[in-house]
Amino acid sequence: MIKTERKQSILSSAEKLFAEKGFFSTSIADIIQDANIARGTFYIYFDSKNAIFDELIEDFIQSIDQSIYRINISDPSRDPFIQLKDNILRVANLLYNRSHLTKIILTYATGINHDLDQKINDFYKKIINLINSAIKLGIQMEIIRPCQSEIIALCILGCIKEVAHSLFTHENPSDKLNEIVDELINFSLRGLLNT
Amino acid sequence: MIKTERKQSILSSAEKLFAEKGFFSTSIADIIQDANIARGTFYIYFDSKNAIFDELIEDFIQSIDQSIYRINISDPSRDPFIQLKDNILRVANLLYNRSHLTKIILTYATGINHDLDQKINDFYKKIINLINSAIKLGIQMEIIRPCQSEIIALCILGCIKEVAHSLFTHENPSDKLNEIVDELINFSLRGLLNT
Amino acid sequence: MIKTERKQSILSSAEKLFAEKGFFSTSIADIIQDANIARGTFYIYFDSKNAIFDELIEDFIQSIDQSIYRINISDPSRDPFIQLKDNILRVANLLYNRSHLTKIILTYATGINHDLDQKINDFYKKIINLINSAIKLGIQMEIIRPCQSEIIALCILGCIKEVAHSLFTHENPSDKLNEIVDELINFSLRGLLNT
Amino acid sequence: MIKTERKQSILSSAEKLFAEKGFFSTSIADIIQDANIARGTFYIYFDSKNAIFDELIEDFIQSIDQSIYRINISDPSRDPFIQLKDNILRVANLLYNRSHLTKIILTYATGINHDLDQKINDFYKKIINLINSAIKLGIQMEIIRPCQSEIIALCILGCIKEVAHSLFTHENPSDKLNEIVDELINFSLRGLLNT
DNA sequence: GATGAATGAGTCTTCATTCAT
DNA sequence: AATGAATGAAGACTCATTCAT
Repeated sequence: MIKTERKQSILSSAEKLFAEKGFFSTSIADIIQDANIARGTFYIYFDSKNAIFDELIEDFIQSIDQSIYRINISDPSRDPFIQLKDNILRVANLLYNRSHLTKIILTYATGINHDLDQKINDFYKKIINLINSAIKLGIQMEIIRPCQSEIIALCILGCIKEVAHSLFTHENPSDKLNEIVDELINFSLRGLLNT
Repeated sequence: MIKTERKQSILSSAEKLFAEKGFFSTSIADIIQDANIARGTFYIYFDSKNAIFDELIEDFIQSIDQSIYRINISDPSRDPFIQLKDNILRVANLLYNRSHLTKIILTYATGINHDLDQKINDFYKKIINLINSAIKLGIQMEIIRPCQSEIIALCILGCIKEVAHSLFTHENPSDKLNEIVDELINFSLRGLLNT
Repeated sequence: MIKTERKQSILSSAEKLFAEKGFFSTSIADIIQDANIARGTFYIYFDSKNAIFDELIEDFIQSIDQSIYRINISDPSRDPFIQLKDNILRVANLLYNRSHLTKIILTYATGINHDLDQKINDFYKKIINLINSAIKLGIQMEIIRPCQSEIIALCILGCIKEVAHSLFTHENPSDKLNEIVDELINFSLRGLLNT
Repeated sequence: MIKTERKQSILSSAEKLFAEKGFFSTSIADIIQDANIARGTFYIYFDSKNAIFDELIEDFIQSIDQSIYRINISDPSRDPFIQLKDNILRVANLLYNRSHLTKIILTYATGINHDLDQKINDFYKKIINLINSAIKLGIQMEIIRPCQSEIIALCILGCIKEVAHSLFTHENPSDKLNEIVDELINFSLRGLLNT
C-alpha cells in the first residue's frame, strides 16, 4: 500500500470512529484496529491523537470554506439570490457527502486542543461575518428591512446547523436537499406570517 | 458546613469546570481542588463523575422544561404571541442566569452516558414538537403560511440555540434580552425581506 | 444499651459478616450497618478492623482450648477412650453452636495480621502436640500400634477440620453429632479394612 | 524476552506473592515490582488481578485432576491398592513441587470470585465422590467394613489436606514422600489400634 | 458516649506514546 | 516502513480512620 493510501485509510477509520463515539471515547486502539495497522504505524503518519483529529477538522472546514464563493452583485446577469442558493447548496452537498465529519463538527465540544477551538471559532466567525455583510448590503440596497444584522446572522447560522445536524447526521440522510434549502431560504426571507 | 451547602458547593465547582474544560478534560482532582474538599468527600455526595454530570444536566433541562408554559389559545384575553414571547423570555432569562450550564448543554457531546444522551434528545424532540404543533396550528388558523413545519421547527430551535450560545456563553453575556428576543421573533415571523 | 451489650452486638455482626464474606470483603460500613451504629461508635469499642477480628478469633480459640481437658490415665475408674470422646464431643458442640466462627477459622487465610497468624498456628500446634502425646502414650501402653505419630496427629486434626467444615459450615448443620463422632473415632482406631 | 516467557515470569511472581501474603494483601504494585515490569505490562498479559489468580488456580486444579487416574479393578494383574498409592504419590509429588500453589489452594478463602469458588468447590466435591465411590465399592467387595462412607470420605480428604499443608507448605518440604504416603494409607486402612 | 462528615493514602485500571527489532 | 511489546503518568474510586459537635 502506498503512503498516501495508507494515510487516507487511517484518516477514514478515525473519521468514522470520532463521529460514532466522540473524540475522547475513541482510543488509538480503536483506530488501529479499524485501519488494520500496528500501533507504531499510526505514529509514522500522525504525531498524536490530537494531530489526526486536527487534520480531519481543519481539512473539512477548509473544504467548506472553499465551497463558499463570494457573491458578486456588480454583474447584473447573475441574480444574487441564485448565487446565495448555489452557495448553500454546495455546502449542503458537502455536509451531506461527509456526514461523519458533519457530525463531528456539529457536536464539537471544546477542550481537546486550544488551537483547534480557535480555528473552529474563527471559521464560524468568518461565516457570521459573511452573512452579516450580506445582510448589511441588502439593507443598504433596501432589499432587506432594517434589523440588528448580528443577531440575524446568528439565527441563520443556527438554522443551517440545526437542520444539517438533524438531516445529515443520520445513517440515511435526507436527499431532498433542494426542497429543504428552498424552505430554509424562504423562511429566512419571508418568515412565517401569512401576508 | 451543612450537607446541602456542601453539595451545592461541589455542584457549583463542577458546573464551572465542565463549562470551561468539558466533561472529559475535567478530572475529579480539578473538582475537589476547586471545591476545596478531600477526594473521599466528593464520593460522599456523588457516586461518580458521571453521576454529578447527570444531576447537573437533568436538573437544568427540567428547569427549562418547567419554565415553558403551554400556550392557551382559547382565552381571547391572552394574545398567543405575547404568551410565546413570555415563554422565550423566561427561557432566555434562565439561560442567561445559568450561563455555565447553558454552555454545557449547547456543546454537549454524546457518549458520556447513554441514558443522558437519551434524555437530552428527548428534551430537544419535545421542544421541536412544541414548535411544530404551534406552527401547524398557525397554519390551520391561517395566521401562518403553509410550509414544511418540521424543517421550520428545526430552524427556530437552531436560531434559539445559536443566539443563546453566542450571547449567554461569554463571561459578560448581553443583557438586552428583550430587544434580542424581539429581533428573533420578528425574524421568524417576517423574515428578512423589505416588503 | 449498656456497654457490654453494645460491644456484643458489634462482635456479633462482625462475626456473621466475616463468616459470610471474609475479612477483606467485609467493610466497616457493612459492620456498622448491620449493628445499627454510627461509624465513630465502632471505634469507641474497637481500635481497628484488625482488632475486632483478632478479638473474635482469640476468644474462640480460647474457648476451644478450654473445652479440651487433659486426659487422666492414672484414674482407673475413667476410661481414657470415653474421656477422649467427651473431649471431641465438647469441641464438636462448640463448633456446632458457633458455626460462624467455625467457618472463619477453618477458612482462615494468612495475611491479615502476623500476630494472629502466629496465635492460630500455635493453637493448631498445641492440638497436634496433644494428639501426638496421646498417641505416643498409647504406643507405650501398647494400645496403639507403632507408627509415625506426628503424621498421624496431622491426619486426625485433618479429619476433624474437614468434617467440621463440611458439617458445621452450612446453614443447617447436621445435628447427629454423636453418630458422627463415633464414626470418626472408629475410623481412627480401626481404619477401613474389614478384618 | 518472548511473550510466553514474560507471562510465565509474571505468573511466577504472582504465585509466590499470593502464597506469601494472600490474594488481598498482594497488590499489583507488589507483583510488577517482583516481576520487574511496568504497570501497563501487567495488563497486556492479564485482564485484572482476579484474572491472574483465576488462571493460577484453575491451571493447578486441572493438573491435580489430570494426575489422578481412575482405578481399574477389572484387571487382576493390577493391584487396586497399588493403583491408589500411585495416585496419591502422583498428587503428592505435584503438591510437593508446586508448594506455593499448594499453600494457595489449601488456605483459599472464598470471596475473590464466585466462579472460582464454584470451581474449587466442584473440584473438592469430585474428589470426595471419587473416594466415596471407592469406599462403597470396597464395602460391596467386603474388603472394607460397613461405614458411613460420606463421613469417611471427608476424613480421608482432610488427612491429605492437613498432611499436605503441614509438609509441603514450608520452605523445605519433607522429601520422604513414600514413607509418608505409606503411613497415611496404613492409618486409613488399619487405624491406630494395636490388634 | 454517640455521631457522621471529612479525610487522604492506597488501589486498580487505562491508554497515549515510545522504541528496539 | 512496519511492528507490537513495553512504558508510566494519570485517572477514577474505596475505605479505614479521625475528630469536631
